[in-house]
Amino acid sequence: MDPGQGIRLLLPDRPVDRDRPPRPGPGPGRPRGRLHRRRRAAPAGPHEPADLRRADPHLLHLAGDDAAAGRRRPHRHAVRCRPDPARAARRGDDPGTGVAGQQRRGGRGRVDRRWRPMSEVRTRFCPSPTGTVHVGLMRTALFNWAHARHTGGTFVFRIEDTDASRDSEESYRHLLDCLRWLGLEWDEGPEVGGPHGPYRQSERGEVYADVAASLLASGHAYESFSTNEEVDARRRAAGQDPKLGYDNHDRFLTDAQKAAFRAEGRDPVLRLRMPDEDLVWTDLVRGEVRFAAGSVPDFVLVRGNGAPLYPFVNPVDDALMGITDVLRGEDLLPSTPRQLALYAALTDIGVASATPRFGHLPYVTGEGNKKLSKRDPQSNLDVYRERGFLPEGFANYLALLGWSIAEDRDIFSMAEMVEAFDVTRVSANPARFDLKKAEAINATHLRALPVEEFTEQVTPYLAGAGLVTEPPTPEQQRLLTAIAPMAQERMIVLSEAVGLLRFLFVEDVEIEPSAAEKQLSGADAAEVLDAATSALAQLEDWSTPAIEAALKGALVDGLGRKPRQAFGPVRVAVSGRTVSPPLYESIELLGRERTLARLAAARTLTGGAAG
RNA sequence: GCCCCCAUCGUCUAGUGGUCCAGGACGCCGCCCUUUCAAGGCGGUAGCACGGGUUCGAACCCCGUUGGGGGCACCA
Repeated sequence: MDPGQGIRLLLPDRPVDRDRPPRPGPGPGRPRGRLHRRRRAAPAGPHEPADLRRADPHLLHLAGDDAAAGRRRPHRHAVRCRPDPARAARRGDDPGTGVAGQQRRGGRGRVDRRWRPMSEVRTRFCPSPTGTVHVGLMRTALFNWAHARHTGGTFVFRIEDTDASRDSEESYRHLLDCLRWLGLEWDEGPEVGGPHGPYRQSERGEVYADVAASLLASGHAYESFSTNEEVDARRRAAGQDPKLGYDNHDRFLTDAQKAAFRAEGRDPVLRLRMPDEDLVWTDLVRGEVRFAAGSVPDFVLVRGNGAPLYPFVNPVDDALMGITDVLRGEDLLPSTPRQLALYAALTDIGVASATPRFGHLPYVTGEGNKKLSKRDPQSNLDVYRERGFLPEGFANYLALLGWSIAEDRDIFSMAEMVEAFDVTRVSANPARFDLKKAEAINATHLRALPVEEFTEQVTPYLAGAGLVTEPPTPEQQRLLTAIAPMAQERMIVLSEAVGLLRFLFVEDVEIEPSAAEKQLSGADAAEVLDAATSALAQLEDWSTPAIEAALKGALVDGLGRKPRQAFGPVRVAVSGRTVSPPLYESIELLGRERTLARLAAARTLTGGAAG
């Protein structure tokens, strides 16, 4: 491959005009973000030369200034993001790298981490296809997607499949399927393509080799021959904790020394030379985060055998794909200083045009406060899918894990989320995955569905249980249509339809033992069933009101039973369960024949004498 | 051990110096409605981790303590 190819890819082929919406218009599935309006409303600023795209120092915005100037949130949209060299110089920062100067003032302070529109936003989601799909991973995808959609930007999907031993084609397919299920369509990535492909790291080998070579040639990276044992020994000898890791020992090896190591048969790893300044950035969700100079050792970019490593490959791809906003899990926060340093080097050699903004999303935890383990069945998206969570309901709940749409509201659609989503308002607190709340949110979405849609969604579950054919017969469809509204408001997930509606679609119902125990065991039950039988047997008009009148007349008035005692046994006889859709309607739909047969069948299970 | 992150009801959160003896939701409890179960309606329970500062005034700003979590590979 032409060594320059990867580098050329990142230069936009059309001029960037900041005063124009980044996209021609709201295409299908691309809700019009607030940004469009915001841009139109913003006061016209001095026109910026197109070559600003080459390096936008404020992509990584450093702390404090606007807050200090007393600006309030409502003015966010009006803030223009022009580089101000004088200000940067005063501050002593190197704005392109995120490396702070020595003279930074003050303590931590409350940092301004407002998100500013500048160049077109590009977010990415870059999982590795190993095993099950974790709900926390999907939350990350959701936030990246929402941020891109809200700002009218681009959502890139990249697969990090560099570990052949753990990755599988099946997991890869499954990942795509899960994203699509949740409704997170990507603009660039596998199966849809895009100008920065390929989007699977396993297909990008030459790119990494080229970048590594030029990092080495430019002196940002160097060959390191130390073994772990040698590093360890040196740390101990110096009276230090070996856990400190690599000691930057090989930074200045002479050619003769390198040759000697090679003669021993050693293959060097490639390490990045870390800068001597503090590494600091303004996190989109946490504000300023700082790592002291010297606290992060020179890290390995490429293994001795030539295999590039994640901390290298990931930023390289982000740079080449023009990613502007990196939203990822908190677990990656400690590796951000390394990425900052790498980005500075990549910018210097022309591979990157700027350092992206970072936002570290809080953990999703399980029981206790530990991060939800991949081994925990609760973390597996599939179980929610299979139980029949609605994509919108589940996404709604996921969004609540760290974000809220408004003070007094927590039910919303994806479109509403896109409209309102603001990364800088994501909470930094870890969030416990609460199944009960997820169910409650889902139930609300389920009830809000138009009945026809509800019926459509429930059908595959009934078909899966063998209760209806797919598509349903006209008779099945008639029953379904009639019962749907009554089923809809007593379910929280779609799969519950099977248990709730089975009685309607089978000839003979199987009575649940616990239900029989509760309602059919007493002698009273026989009396109730007998009375119900004779009342219904002679009923002329088989309709809900007539059935209600007949049963009330026979059981409540006739036998003097409380409604609760009167209808319990009938319900169990008819539906097999103590919980069912409304009784009279169910009986009407069931028809006279099946109803009487079931009353008779239940009659044989009661303790009373045959009457 | 070193580094980093986090701290408001049981849980998720609102809150960005006065409008907060802290608002919403889930859960839980009670009542109403009622043919079961739900749904719906009404009401209740419960929280600013602690200590210092700054300020006329602090859930909110600063420092510290404590507690919780995470990261420290030639894994991703």
